[in-house]
Amino acid sequence: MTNSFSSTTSQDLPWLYRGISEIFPSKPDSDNTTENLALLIAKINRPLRVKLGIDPTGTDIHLGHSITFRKLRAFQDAGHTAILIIGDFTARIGDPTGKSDVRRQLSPEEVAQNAKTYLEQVRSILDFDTPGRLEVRYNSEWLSNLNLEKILGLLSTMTVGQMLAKEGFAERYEKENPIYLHEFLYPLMQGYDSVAIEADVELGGTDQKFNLAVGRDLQRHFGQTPQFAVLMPILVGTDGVQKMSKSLGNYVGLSEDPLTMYSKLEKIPDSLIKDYFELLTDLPLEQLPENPRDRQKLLALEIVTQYHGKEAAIGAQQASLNLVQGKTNINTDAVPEFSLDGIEFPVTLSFILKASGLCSSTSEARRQIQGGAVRVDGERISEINQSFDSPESLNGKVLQVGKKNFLRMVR
RNA sequence: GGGUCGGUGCCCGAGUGGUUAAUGGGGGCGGACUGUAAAUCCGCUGGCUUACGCCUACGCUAGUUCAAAUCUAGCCCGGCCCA
Repeated sequence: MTNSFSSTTSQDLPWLYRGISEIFPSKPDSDNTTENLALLIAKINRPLRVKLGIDPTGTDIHLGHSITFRKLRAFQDAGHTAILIIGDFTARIGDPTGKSDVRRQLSPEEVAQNAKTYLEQVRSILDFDTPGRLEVRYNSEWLSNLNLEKILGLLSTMTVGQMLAKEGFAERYEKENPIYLHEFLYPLMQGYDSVAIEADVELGGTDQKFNLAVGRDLQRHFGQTPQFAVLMPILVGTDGVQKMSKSLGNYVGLSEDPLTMYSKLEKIPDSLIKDYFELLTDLPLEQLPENPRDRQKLLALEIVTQYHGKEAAIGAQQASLNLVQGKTNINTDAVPEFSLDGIEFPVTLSFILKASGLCSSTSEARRQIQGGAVRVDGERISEINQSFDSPESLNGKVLQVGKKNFLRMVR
């Protein structure tokens, strides 16, 4: 085709190029559809098969994961087929990417349960309804049937040197940490997924580059046209430093209640907010508010709206405002509730704090009280042995620890 | 398989028989301040249905001792070197 055609493609496909980190192979001037994704999209007369794999290793999906899901949705909206691969088999080995330790191996039951909750959570991002836009596949379908002969075939496509070049392995090897042989199999299995479903494109975080590249190698090995890899940036967590992850506690989970979500998002560090808008919303980046505080609020409102709807988002915003200002008349539904039903009265405040999950132990609860962190309906409690005689005295009141943890006690 | 070094609380890392939940740093949480941010300062950072009391802790187990994270033996796990 002509050069003019391919040089305009990046403007023609804003849905593809927004917020991405890298596409490879990438030769924007090439007229070969195997090395120019924009051209392939323009010329092909069938839906592309766009792969995204997730390993159901935990239970919560957070905004960091949502980035690739959102890109997958963009492909769906452009008419392509999303192939969502649930790594029920690979989850049991554990992706060594970015890990400094071996992963614990999960039982089949855990994996099945996690997979179920994952699907529920991505329901709000992906198009589950339009026919032909989504395939959900479990990789045990093909991986559990590989015999040793086939496994040897996969293994023989890569050298130890190539494996050790992978960042996670290189680092661990450097630090003299253990690397187990079964971990070497992980990239090959993920790559084989691409072969099994005949992927045209695979999405992943930048940390997945190696694994996606292995997929290309294996597809070529099996006589298929190698997939394109679309890499998305890794989202920095709410601490503004490390990547968002549940274990670091700097995450915003998709299934969190509106108020919790809002409270976390409205304090995103200034340095991060632009990335958050780019990666997590569709808002035009040129039109963001000047005032940093307004930007934070808009971001929080927008994202909560995506997952809980406009009304809940506005409610969360209002509730957050009230709580911070110490107002006692909180009438929104946005504050999570805690039932006093199972509590025997009289009861100490520290016990309620533990029972409600606001504190992880009664000892911690006592410390928090001593540290002045605990409020009931905005009023600070500093008496360690504060206790309550009946549920009536607490019903409807808001219990708060610190600035961002609160819930309403109900009978 | 052999040799050697090592396994301490969320992480790193002191500590080598006896005031002790175990120096210090990081991280986390809380308070003040602020833009509910950042920076800074201060406090907390095993658990216990209710605490000048009890329990659990330094890879595991069994010992020595009035007394062990610290000594002994066996075991488990990891790194490196050799095979």
